[in-house]
This record gives sequence, structure tokens and C-alpha cells, in this order.
Amino acid sequence: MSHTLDGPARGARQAQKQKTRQALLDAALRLLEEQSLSSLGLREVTRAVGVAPTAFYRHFRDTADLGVALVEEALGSLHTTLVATLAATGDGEERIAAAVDLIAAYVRVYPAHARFIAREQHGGVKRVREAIGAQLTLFAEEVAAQFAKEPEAAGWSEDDLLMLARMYVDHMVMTASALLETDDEGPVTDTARRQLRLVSLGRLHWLDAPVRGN
Amino acid sequence: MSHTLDGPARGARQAQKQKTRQALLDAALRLLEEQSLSSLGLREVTRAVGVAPTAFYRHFRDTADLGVALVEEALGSLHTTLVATLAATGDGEERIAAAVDLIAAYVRVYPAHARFIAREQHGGVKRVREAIGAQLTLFAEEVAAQFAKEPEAAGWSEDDLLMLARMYVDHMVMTASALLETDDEGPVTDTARRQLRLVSLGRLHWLDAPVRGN
DNA sequence: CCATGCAGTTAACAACTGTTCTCCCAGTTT
DNA sequence: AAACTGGGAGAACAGTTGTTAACTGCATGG
Repeated sequence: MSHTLDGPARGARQAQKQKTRQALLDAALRLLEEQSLSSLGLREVTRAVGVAPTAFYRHFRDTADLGVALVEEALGSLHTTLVATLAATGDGEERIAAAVDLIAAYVRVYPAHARFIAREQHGGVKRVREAIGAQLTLFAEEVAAQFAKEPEAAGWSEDDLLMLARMYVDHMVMTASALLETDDEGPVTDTARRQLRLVSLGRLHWLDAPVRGN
Repeated sequence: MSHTLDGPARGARQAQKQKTRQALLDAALRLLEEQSLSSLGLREVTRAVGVAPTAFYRHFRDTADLGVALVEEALGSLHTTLVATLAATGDGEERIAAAVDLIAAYVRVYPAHARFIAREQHGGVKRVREAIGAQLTLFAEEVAAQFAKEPEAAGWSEDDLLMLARMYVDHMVMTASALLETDDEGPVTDTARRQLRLVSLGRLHWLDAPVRGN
């Protein structure tokens, strides 16, 4: 290593390696549209790419390892986008529309990634489940942190803010998988918006009638 | 057939058949705790039961067929229980507690069934996905029908009631899978209750500020 | 009481799986 | 220019898979 750079490639040799690695990830993602990760075979992936089965080991220990890499690819870049969207919009109807549009656009552009996350969130491979869970928890914490900066959060406990944020995040995943199962996204986004409106309405009156025994 | 009865057994011969069939379902459910249906092998199941692989075909066409049967076993009996719970409780905090207790009890008594539903709801086997989706839609319609009978639903459109009901149903599934991943159900049920409280609060003020463009 | 139906068995099949070991050769380093 | 490194190929391994075929024996209906 000439200075320990983490960029996409250092020299033509490593460039080719990352190229095959990406080809493996792409092929796996395509195969996973019609099956679960726990039934995805290593040979199946290499065959789709056109490399020898043993080449797989140069990049991943097993298919679970590949799954974890796919989680990063699917959700890694979404953090900044989500936080930016929340920061750019105020509270209320405007933000609801922006959030639903964001998730709808994501599903439209990266349907295979969205399907993978929805499927493997509760899937049969523990390490991948944990990786997704960690990412979603991170999302919730980021959303809660954004909420905390706003005037509407006055009087809210940190725990309640996190509860609210998780509700939003989980609802986004729910909406994404609903979008994947329809060919007319109109009714789905419409319902999603109304549901978010319901939660927002509850948020506004959260402090009205405090509940005892909490 | 001596009168076309659909009961559990008609004679000792069919009784034994249903016994093996149930053994296959039980073994499959146990194996599915650590993998997805799309990777469940027919031989794997028969081996666990202790019968020949070919015996499988006497009961199911393939593992997808077995999966559909598992959906019925997991959710079939829950309809009456859920509706009864809703009918027995009024609106508000009491109902929230009852609903959360119901789902918590279900996960405690039938963890494997709950895991199966959560996992295969978005799993790799289309027919099973559709079977679960149909059941959940049915749940939502039943909950909406119950809501419609109550005074709090005055002024609500049928569509909005269904939207609200789906929110509750989806939240229950969400809560179930959260319960499966923890060993201390306290915090999870606590969060679930607060989230339902949020939705209930939103429900109360739904008609306060009507939204244009709907 | 005998003939039929059918749940379950046994055997064999071609195809597929993950993993190991050995080898090759182009890109990199010295 | 020579030595080295490591991504990838090739072949072989012991197991596994779903599915077919022909069978056996017992409960059942006529």
C-alpha cells in the first residue's frame, strides 16, 4: 500500500477485483428478487457472473457475508439523504409529502435493494438481520436527533422522541414493501400519507392529556 | 365418503394420515426457526419426522404448499380472538392494553408461528406471501368493521377507517417481530403501547383540521 | 370375505451443493 | 529485469437435493 487509501481502486489490479466483487453483488441482488438469502447458493451467483465458483472466496467468506455487504450498499447512502430531507422541510404536511416521495423514489430507482431489505429484515440469516436492524436503529436515532432540534419537540422526553422516530422509520419500511407489491403506487402513497398525518396529529396532542403509570 | 364430513378424521385410516401431516407441519415449523421457507428442503422435513421422502407427496405438492398450510394454522384461529378482544373492550387505554397483551401472549405461546409469519410475509415464496397478505387484509377489514360500529367512528369515511385498521394490524405484526428479537418484552410492549396511544390521539383529532386535496 | 384404495417404503436417477487443493499468469514491487 | 503477490481457473470430493418408479401391507367399502 502506497499510503492506505480507501478509494474505489489503487492500481489496475485492485480495480479489476472490485469490478468482479460488484458483479457478484449485482448478480446476487438480481437472484434475490425471487428467493431468500438463506437459499442463495454460492455457485448460483458465480455462474450468473461467469466466474469460477472458487473466485467467490476471494471476496466473501460465504453468502451471509455477501448479504451484509448488500445491506451496506442498500442503506449506507440513505442516511445523508434522509437527514437532509428532514432538515430541508418544516413540520407538517410538507414534510409528510417529502418523506413519502423520498421512499417512493427509492423504491422506483432501486427496487431490488428495497426488496432485499424488506425480505431479509426478518429473514433466516442472523448476521444480515442484525446488520439491517442496526441500520434501522441508526436511522431512528438520526431522525430523533433531528426532531430534538425543532420547536415541536418542546416538552418531549428523549425516549418518547425515539419512540416517535422508530414509528416513522418502521412505517417507511412498511410503505416500501407495500409499494413493491403494487403496480399502481397512487393508492399506496395516499394511504401512507394519511397514516403519517394520523401520527403527526397524535404528536401535536401528545402533551395534552398525560398518561399516568409510565 | 359416507357423508362428506370435514372433521379431523373419518376412521382410523384418515386419522393416521392427519397425524403424519401434522408431524410434517410441526417439523417444518421447527426447521423454519433458523431458515427461510425458500431454503426448506422436502427431504429435510421428512427426515426430521422419520418418514420416507416420498411420503411428503401424499400431503403436499411441494414445500410452498406446506407453507400455505402453515399460514392457515398460524393465523386462522386468530380472527375470532381478535374480534372478540376488540368487542369486549371500549376505546382508549383499555383497548390498547388488551391488544398489546393479546399479541404478546400469542408470541409467548406460539413463537415459531409468529416468526414464520413475520419472516414469510415478505419472503421468497410468492404463494405464501399472497396467503399471508390475504389474511392480514382480512384482519384489517374485520377491525375496520368493528370500528364502524362504534361512536368514535362518526364522520369517518370507510376508506379512512380501513386505513386506520391497517395501521393497527401492521403495527401488531411489527410488534410481534420486535418481541421475537428481545428477551425482555417489557420495553417492547411499553413502546408498542405508546405508539398505539399516539395513533389513538391522532384518531381523536382526525376531524379537527380537514386536509384539502384528498 | 374378498377386492379395492391408498399411506408409506425402497431404490435409483441426474443434478446440484460447499469446500479443498493445485495450478496459472498478469500486475506489482524491489 | 527478476521476484513476488494474489485473483481467478480447474478438477475432484463427499453430500445433498427433488422426482420417478414399482412395491407392500393394512384399513375400508361392497
